[in-house]
Amino acid sequence: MANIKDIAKHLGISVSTVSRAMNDHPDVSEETKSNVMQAVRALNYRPNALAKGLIQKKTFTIGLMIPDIADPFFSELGDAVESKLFEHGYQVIYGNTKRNPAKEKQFLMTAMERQYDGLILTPDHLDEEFVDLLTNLPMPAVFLRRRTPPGLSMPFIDVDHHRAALDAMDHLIGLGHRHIGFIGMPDNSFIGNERLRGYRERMELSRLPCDPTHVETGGRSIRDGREAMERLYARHSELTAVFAANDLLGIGALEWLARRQIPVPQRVSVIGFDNLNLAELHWIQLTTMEQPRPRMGSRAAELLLRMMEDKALNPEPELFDTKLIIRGSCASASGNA
Amino acid sequence: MANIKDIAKHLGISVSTVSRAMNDHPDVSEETKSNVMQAVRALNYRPNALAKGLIQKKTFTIGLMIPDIADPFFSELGDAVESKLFEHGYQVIYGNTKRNPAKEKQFLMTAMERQYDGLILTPDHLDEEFVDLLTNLPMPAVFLRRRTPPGLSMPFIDVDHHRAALDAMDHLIGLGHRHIGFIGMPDNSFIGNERLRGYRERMELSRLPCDPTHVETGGRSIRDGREAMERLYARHSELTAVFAANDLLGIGALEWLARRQIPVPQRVSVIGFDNLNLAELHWIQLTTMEQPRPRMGSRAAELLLRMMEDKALNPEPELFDTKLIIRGSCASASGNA
DNA sequence: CTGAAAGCGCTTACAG
DNA sequence: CTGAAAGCGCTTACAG
Repeated sequence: MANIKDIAKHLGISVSTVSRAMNDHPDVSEETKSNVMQAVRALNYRPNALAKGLIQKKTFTIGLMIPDIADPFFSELGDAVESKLFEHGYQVIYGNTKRNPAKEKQFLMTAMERQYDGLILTPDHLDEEFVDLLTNLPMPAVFLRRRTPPGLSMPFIDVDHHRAALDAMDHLIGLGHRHIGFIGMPDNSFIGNERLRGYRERMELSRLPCDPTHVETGGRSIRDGREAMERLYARHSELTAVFAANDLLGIGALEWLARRQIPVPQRVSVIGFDNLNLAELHWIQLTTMEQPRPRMGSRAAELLLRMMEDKALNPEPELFDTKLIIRGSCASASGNA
Repeated sequence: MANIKDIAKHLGISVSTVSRAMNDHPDVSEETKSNVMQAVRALNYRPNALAKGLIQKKTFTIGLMIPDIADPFFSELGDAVESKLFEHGYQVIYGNTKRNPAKEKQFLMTAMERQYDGLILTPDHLDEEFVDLLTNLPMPAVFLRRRTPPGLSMPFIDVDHHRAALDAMDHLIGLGHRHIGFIGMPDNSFIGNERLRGYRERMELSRLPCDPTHVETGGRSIRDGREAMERLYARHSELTAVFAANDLLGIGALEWLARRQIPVPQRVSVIGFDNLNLAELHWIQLTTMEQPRPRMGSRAAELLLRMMEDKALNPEPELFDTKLIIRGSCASASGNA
């Protein structure tokens, strides 16, 4: 491809002038500028971003580490991040980690080597090595839908999962349910544990049974939800409600109940968490706790933008409110056994 | 961050030696290598990929242009591309175009400026300007789930949409259906039109009615499918089957039918296209034409890998076979009016 | 086995 | 308004 020298030679001027014209520098004559533009078209010239980045120490690139790009929750969050950043001229590089610790670390290394200007992180494995890498991070970063690990100081954007779980449980208990099961995420998930903590607290407060046999954890997918529901029901057929720690698990629970012809919500109510688009499908109509994904993604991008502008800045973490979305999957427990 | 000079100074050796040690060059002593490794750890040194790329003319970066990262069809395709390329040391940069013509072009410009080593493309707008950009592309490219526009010579990976539509129609007609509607994509979609062409050909071959009132096009989403089904049914309540050009449209059709309590498949059969994971949900059980996404994505990556190795290579396009997946949404038309 | 030097393609003070 | 020169952080012949 043509380079800046070719343009300079073509026009018989210096590369400095070409460079200034390309960047629309104020003190280069209009005539020169238009000559340069013409030559650029003629020679199909595109400035080399590597050279530019090397010297300017700015790549207009930000890394977005995401557990799973195919998970609708994260692809929507990513969309929000990307469109905000795009407005400001940044390109976002998705790091689709698949929740693989090695990939998470590798993404960080790559980000450093490729001189990204900033990072938005949703890691799943905050082990020592990972935190170590973060300690020496040369660019600003913000955690999204995750909390900042102890010892680090970057801001985070999240919802209060515990508070939201309390709200979900209040809804169920307010409906008169006494026998409530919990379907949760893997035990190492902070988020899953916060939601579980909310479940336990409310159950205990109301002196309702919530021993470990009422809890099934370990998954995130529809299939996991199906299997968890099956096990839960085998142990406790007296259950009239289930709190699923995310919508996918909730949908799986609904699926198992439907297969078994156990009527929802008449016999069993199900509440989810996330408010995926899927949750409003006609057959699903899942009552759930909505997390404001667009606002969260866009806010994380804003914080990062500010931090890149002023490296000394260290914004406060922010917790967003969740919202109960009532659909058809929960009903009053009164009609039940 | 520390650079190569810092390491050299720290050890009292030259940058050339450091460079060679970093790249595990055969003729540098083991002792020097281990010294360098130590210094690298001590100073937290990471080589600058911009400088490296600038000089080596290789960035180990490939661009993947995708219409919508949140569309499960494409996120799975992307996964396959990414994991194949990752094995070979490449990072993939997602270009989430949202089917926006400006974004598609911009992604191409970015790819050129940032010196990507190759491109995998799923564009939606093949206008003149776009084709022009492609003509002067300095790196190899392959089209995925798209055909190469006339005048260009890069290979493509796709399925034979027309052939697959024929197969889908054969299934419906074989089941005894005579009144079949079509729910399709926007009129400018090549893929949508190929599928529509298959529908028409088979209908005409069997002398079945397929005038424009039997066809509703213009969308891709569940919601579009719902609305199309409504319009189709309003005009032709005698329909006993519908061919939806993708699963999302098919699911929308199913949703509308369910809301109206029109039994599927007893009263109306629905066939889709894609075989999304969603299609096997208990309530949906959509019969559909499967496209082998993992194989297609991985094959596109393979072709690109080869083309990057040997720039003179120009592999042949490849068409993959689709497969009919029979679930519960289609039944024999015999019981119908 | 190691080092000095040139160069990748840009930008940016500095001088005029 | 324009140009010559230095430099960003690397790699790679070339010479020893």
